[in-house]
Amino acid sequence: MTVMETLTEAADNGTDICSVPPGRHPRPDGQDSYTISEVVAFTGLTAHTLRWYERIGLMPHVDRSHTGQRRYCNADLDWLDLVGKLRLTGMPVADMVRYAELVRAGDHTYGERYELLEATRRDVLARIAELRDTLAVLDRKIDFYGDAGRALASERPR
Amino acid sequence: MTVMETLTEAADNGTDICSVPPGRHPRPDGQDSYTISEVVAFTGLTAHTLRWYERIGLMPHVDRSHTGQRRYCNADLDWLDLVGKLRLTGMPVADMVRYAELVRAGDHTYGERYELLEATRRDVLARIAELRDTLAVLDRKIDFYGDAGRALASERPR
DNA sequence: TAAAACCTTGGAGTGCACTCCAGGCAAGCG
DNA sequence: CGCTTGCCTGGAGTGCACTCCAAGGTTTTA
Repeated sequence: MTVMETLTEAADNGTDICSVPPGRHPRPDGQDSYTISEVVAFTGLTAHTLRWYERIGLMPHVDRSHTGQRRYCNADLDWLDLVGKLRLTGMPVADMVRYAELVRAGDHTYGERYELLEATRRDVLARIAELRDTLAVLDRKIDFYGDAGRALASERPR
Repeated sequence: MTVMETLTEAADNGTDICSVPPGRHPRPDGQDSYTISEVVAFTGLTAHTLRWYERIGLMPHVDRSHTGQRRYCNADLDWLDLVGKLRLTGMPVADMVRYAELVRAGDHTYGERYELLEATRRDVLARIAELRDTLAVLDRKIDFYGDAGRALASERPR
């Protein structure tokens, strides 16, 4: 059975294709070995990106089959989950690589990892606050267009 | 007095240089005409970026002095505020240009503007939710490194 | 067993959002 | 008056995060 068919089947069996965002982790198996295209299906990343992550040191060296094809394990998927989360905080890839290096380096880097995560946490809190601010602005504008939609706009571009 | 001096003075007079994020809007005057470098000081954008925004149609055509230098008005600054907010939602510049075009086009685009803002609002809400999710993950990891900091890590990169 | 689908590599290309440069005009201070 | 500082333009360059390509080996399905 091809990956294509596996995916199609999974989608068809579900009651609602959209119940899970397109191309995100169902991670179905009780197994611990996945081809790159399965990982693509679970993570929503492209195979290109997965190989690129490996090249730049954002992924540990992934296991290979006897013919050299990548075989990802569940721990790899967990790591990619974390990377995905960090990515959408806006953390630069270089910083994530830094973190990966710390993890690789061993237990004596606990302190540094803690610092890095704490700093990231602060960034996330700050970004949430910014977004809330923006939300308030949007709500005001939306009200304006919704309710008083007929009054003349006072926005800049003439 | 040069802009440099104005800025230095403003910073020196305040009790804490960091009380306002570096390079953000105090917008001091009761005036309505600012040079590009003043706008740089208020918005934190570079002059390059301000000119670029104009080139790509993200700014309306800004007034000019009799010698051709840009003179921004308060409405321009308001617009830049909005752009700044939209920018940090991750909205692509092209979409902001689209919105600017709608505003320029006149009142009959109210509906479209409303749609665009509503869609953006939904995006912002979704992004806040994502960030909260990420925050939870970070908190778990931070706890791990903070409290049980001595247990062996189970993270991927070996 | 043959075709179709999948995987491999290094390196080049893309799109976005700036960012900088050269060369020159303008304005204000001493 | 000259010097420093600021501003102008078009176009080229940068950095990031992918994204794609060519050329070939592997695995799965019919």
